[in-house]
Amino acid sequence: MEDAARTGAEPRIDDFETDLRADDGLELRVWLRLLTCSTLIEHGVRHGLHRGFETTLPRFDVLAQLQRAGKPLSMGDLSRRLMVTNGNITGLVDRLAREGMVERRRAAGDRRVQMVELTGAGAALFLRMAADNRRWVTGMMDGLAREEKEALFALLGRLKSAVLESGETMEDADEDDQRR
Amino acid sequence: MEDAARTGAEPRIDDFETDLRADDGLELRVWLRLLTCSTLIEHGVRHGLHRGFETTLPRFDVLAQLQRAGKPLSMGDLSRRLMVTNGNITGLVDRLAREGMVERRRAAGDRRVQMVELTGAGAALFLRMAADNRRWVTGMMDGLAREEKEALFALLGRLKSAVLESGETMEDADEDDQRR
DNA sequence: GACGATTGTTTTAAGCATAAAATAACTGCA
DNA sequence: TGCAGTTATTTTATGCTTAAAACAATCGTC
Repeated sequence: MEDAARTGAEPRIDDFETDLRADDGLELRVWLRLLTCSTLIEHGVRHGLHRGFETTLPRFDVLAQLQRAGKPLSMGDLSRRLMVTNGNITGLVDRLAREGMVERRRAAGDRRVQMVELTGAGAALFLRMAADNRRWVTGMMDGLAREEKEALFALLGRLKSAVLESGETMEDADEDDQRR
Repeated sequence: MEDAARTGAEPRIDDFETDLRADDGLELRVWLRLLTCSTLIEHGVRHGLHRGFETTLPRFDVLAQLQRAGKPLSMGDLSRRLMVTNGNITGLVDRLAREGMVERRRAAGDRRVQMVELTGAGAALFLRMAADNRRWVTGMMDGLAREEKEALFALLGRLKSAVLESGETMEDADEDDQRR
């Protein structure tokens, strides 16, 4: 980390979860701690991809989705799966195509649709990155017992459902929202 | 969400956690689910800040840190607390200062240091945003029982410690890394 | 008191991300 | 058929973020 100290290029990662007072609400404390954990892990992965492969997490994510799907995906598919806007995907796929990792192709039936496909090089690169990624993430969770990870996985599943459900009811409320 | 469907401005949020196969490793599954949850909640908060206050989550985070500290903070303090680079803080504080939410001031003792202070307007705005934020986050977790939230909070604390510890040992390894 | 090392901040270049508007193609139906 | 509405993607403007380099002030030590 000497470089970071000298150049200021990398944020210092100390134990600075925004420490809330007890009266700040359990939900806010969960959210802030969740954000801290996800930021910390993301830093590790991003740093590894940068140093090891000169690439970025968003690009890795696109390749991962294509690999996992095992078939070409449309721009919209990628947008939904990565939970980012359509316009964002356009730029990411542009860069990946320029690097030769993916290929775009108009869909046969529907000329609006762009299908994105992994190239051989893209698939090969992804496998190497995925192996390292797995090591990094596993390493970061080494301090947790298997039961803890399982419990965490289950609770995060519950949280995910809760958030998704709340979103659905919020959308209904939006219908009557005069501000839009 | 009709606007989103029509304009493509907002990502669709369906249940598309990148569904891993069982052999993908418990750690990776925890990480991806963590990322999904944090992305979902972040979407909600960002959306609310945009619609209700014409502002952004990073700006809210800066105000939150200043409010929580209860005293002026230096650029470096903010950078460490938000876990982002120094350069990033420069831009955020620039915009907040232009909006009149914070003021910059050279530190007395050390002329390198910029102290950032909440203005009255900034503090007032933050209180309104914080109240809404709390409602949004609490609402998103409505589906969870109190015990679940407490368990989640505790496990995330364990995860945070684990990641921080692994980071320390990784840094030691870096010292011998010939690639740098 | 000079000077190398360190620390705090800003600048730069590139990429990521959103929201909103624009474009283009498809669908359904009168 | 024609055309209103929908869907898929891109474009535009703006802001966020990083990594790296540059700058500026301080510190330690001789």
